[in-house]
Amino acid sequence: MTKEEIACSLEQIAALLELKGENPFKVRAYTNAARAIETFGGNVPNLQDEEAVAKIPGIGKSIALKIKELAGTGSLKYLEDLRAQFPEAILELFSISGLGAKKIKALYDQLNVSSIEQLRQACEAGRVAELPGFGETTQAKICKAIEERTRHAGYFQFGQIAHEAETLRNDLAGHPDALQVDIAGSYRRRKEIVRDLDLLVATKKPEAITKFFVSHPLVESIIAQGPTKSSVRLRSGVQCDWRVVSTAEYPFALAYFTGNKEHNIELRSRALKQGWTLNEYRLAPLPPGPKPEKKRPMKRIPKVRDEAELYRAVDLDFIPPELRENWGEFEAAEKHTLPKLIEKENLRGTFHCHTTASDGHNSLEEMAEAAQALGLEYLGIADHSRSQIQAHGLDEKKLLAQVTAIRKLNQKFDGFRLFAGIECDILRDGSLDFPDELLSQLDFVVASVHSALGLSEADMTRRVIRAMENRFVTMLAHPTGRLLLKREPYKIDVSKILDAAAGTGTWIELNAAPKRLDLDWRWWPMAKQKSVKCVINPDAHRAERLQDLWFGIGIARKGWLTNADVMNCLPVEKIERALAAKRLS
DNA sequence: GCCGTTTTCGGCCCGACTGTTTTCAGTCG
Repeated sequence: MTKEEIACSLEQIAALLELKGENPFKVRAYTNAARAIETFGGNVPNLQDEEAVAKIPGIGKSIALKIKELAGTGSLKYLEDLRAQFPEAILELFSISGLGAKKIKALYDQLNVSSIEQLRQACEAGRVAELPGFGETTQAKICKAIEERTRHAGYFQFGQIAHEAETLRNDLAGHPDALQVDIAGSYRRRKEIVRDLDLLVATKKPEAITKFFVSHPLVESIIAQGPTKSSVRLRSGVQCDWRVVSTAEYPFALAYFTGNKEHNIELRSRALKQGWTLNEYRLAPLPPGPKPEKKRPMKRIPKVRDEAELYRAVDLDFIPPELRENWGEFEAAEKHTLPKLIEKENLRGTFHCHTTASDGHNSLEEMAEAAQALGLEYLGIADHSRSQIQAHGLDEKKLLAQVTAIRKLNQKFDGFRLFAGIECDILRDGSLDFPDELLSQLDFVVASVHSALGLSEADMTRRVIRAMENRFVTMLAHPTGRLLLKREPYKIDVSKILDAAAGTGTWIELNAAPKRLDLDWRWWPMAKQKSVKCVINPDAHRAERLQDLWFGIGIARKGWLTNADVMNCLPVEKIERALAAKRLS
């Protein structure tokens, strides 16, 4: 059982306990445990080791035992017993926006509604509106929410909504009443999957700017609207929450709506230790507690004009938004050991791009031009190899012709360089799609898995490691093969892959295409610890998609990476030497 | 059920909006 599946089981327990009307703090303990196991970055070698699992913050002895049972047997008696108390489909009702445990329980107890389909029928028959605590409006809202649910799955790749988000932000920032505007939330943290956008504005005229916001052309419908808080649905289907604050409140609100829940709880508790209470508006002295005899320390509250001053107030260095996941950033900020994260401007070039020679849409010249327009000093071309028939993979002859064309083009460039490479398929047994003799004539080789994705973890791991052991393989592309919201990663032991990368000197790609963002950010701190080098590649099939590098930078920052960790921060003369290094070994 | 530089008991983030109420419960983030 994967960590995700275990988290899902814990969430089901929480939902079912809530339906039963259990102690809400017990319910929350299961929800917290689910989040904890999902985002836990450390290496739990064995989820059946309950002592190690119980050391994860938010997981105690009781839940650790349940995780052990889940990991060992694939099921959990406690959960099965809970499930047996309710109809199978009742949990799907939680996915209807506006419905929580109390309403679901009322629907079930009084109307015997236990699935979305039954709920739809009950709404259409007007029976929902008759329930106490419900009404015509609630019934209509439920109908709409059922419709919405089928229309939008509710999750978006970062890249799917980035353009809309930036347009909205820019338009709002241009409004005369908007003093400050940011998109906070998971978007600002650069999560690969975003559920909603949290837009924050500082203003002296809340009404005017809110009116401007809700009537923006990108807004499809208004979900809720108040003086300081509104929610809308954008044309893309993403929900956008809108918060209005004053300039003085802005840094608090920005921090509050940026950090994930765990980060915010930790930040609050650090404020508490100073004798202050922190919310989305301000730092304030704690109100006198019920036990006045035990006095808390009470420090003077410093002036906070931006986020950096807020973190400084609680004795921390400024924590970049991408790191605010409560994933070790507090300890580092306390000890002044936060890394200086990579920035977009640090990238000097990139590899792994396609042209019309295989399945790309632009010529060599057009790709080179686009790279120069982005300010890059070099670009590596890596079209597909021969076994990628559907992608018009190159055969030996076509590849050599491309190499000649690249060498010729290079004579024309001034201060720019094309590198000749290939995206070479890793065949089922770990051998490569081209012989070493041919690979040796290229500047670099990107190795990747495109076929036989269903191998066992052991076979897939062995297969990829064998490919990395080839001295002509420069880098491993999209190491887990995931397609976000579409295809799970194939089974592979990433930790062993990283060991092999360190041992062979193979670079690991951070594929910047928004549908991939692979290798996932959660692995990069481990990669860094093992001295594995990262290379950020756009996997661009069109010239304009070179800009996907921006998404890759966000993920690299989330993975705590610096310039020194990322090979394509090297200038052209150094990258040439680095490309040659492995094949000389 | 989890957690502890006050603690092994007694807390557990809390404010905004909506709808159905007439002072508040439910939901959400």
